[in-house]
Amino acid sequence: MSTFETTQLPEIGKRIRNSRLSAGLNLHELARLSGISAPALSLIENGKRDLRLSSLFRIAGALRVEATTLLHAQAENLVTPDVLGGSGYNLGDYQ
Amino acid sequence: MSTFETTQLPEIGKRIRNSRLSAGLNLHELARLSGISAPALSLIENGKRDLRLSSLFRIAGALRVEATTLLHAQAENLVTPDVLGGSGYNLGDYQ
DNA sequence: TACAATTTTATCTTTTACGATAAATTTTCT
DNA sequence: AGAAAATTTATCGTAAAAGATAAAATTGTA
Repeated sequence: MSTFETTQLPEIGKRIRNSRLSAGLNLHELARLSGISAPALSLIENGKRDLRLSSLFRIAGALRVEATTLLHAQAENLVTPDVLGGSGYNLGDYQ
Repeated sequence: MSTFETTQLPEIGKRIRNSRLSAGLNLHELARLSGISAPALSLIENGKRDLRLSSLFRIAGALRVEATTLLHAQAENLVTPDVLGGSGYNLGDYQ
């Protein structure tokens, strides 16, 4: 089995989860912001689902982080939602 | 239409193409190294096809570059095949 | 311990990436 | 220009991502 599905995908999933939690969002809220369903996000965060590059960018955009920061370990959570004023999120972005 | 499909995908495609060309590989050879068919690679390089994260990593691995360097503009082609001795590639990696 | 909120898992459907093959087009080289 | 090589495009079949929904499991809280 490739190291991608056994190692990299789970690691990427953890970074997405960390970013989401530090943004103070639950799966349902990230789903609305990214346009990706909560069940799909759950699978992705747990490294159980491969994802399209477009999905990675939509998730990164919703979390306001660079897509590349979700791919490799480095300084994460540079900005917390509180610093942005209010929640900083408009949950009406999608639908 | 999202900036991803109109801008980012084509840019990523160009970086893949640049990396492939500077590695001295044609589509058929990259196809064998990455396990992704030449027609699919053609679509990807021309920004006409979204791709899975696993595919990005397979392409990056075949080209011996970091996946993140294919996502954003930065120093590319740090190593040329010639420096690696011979072509540096074993085209029998896949099939 | 009950209740609520969140997350996970399952099932089904739709969409789409990808392989294989072949044909058409473009590029390269003699 | 003509031939060969490389790339692009098209078609078809398969596999897998993703949506929707509901149910199960987990976590958090009164």
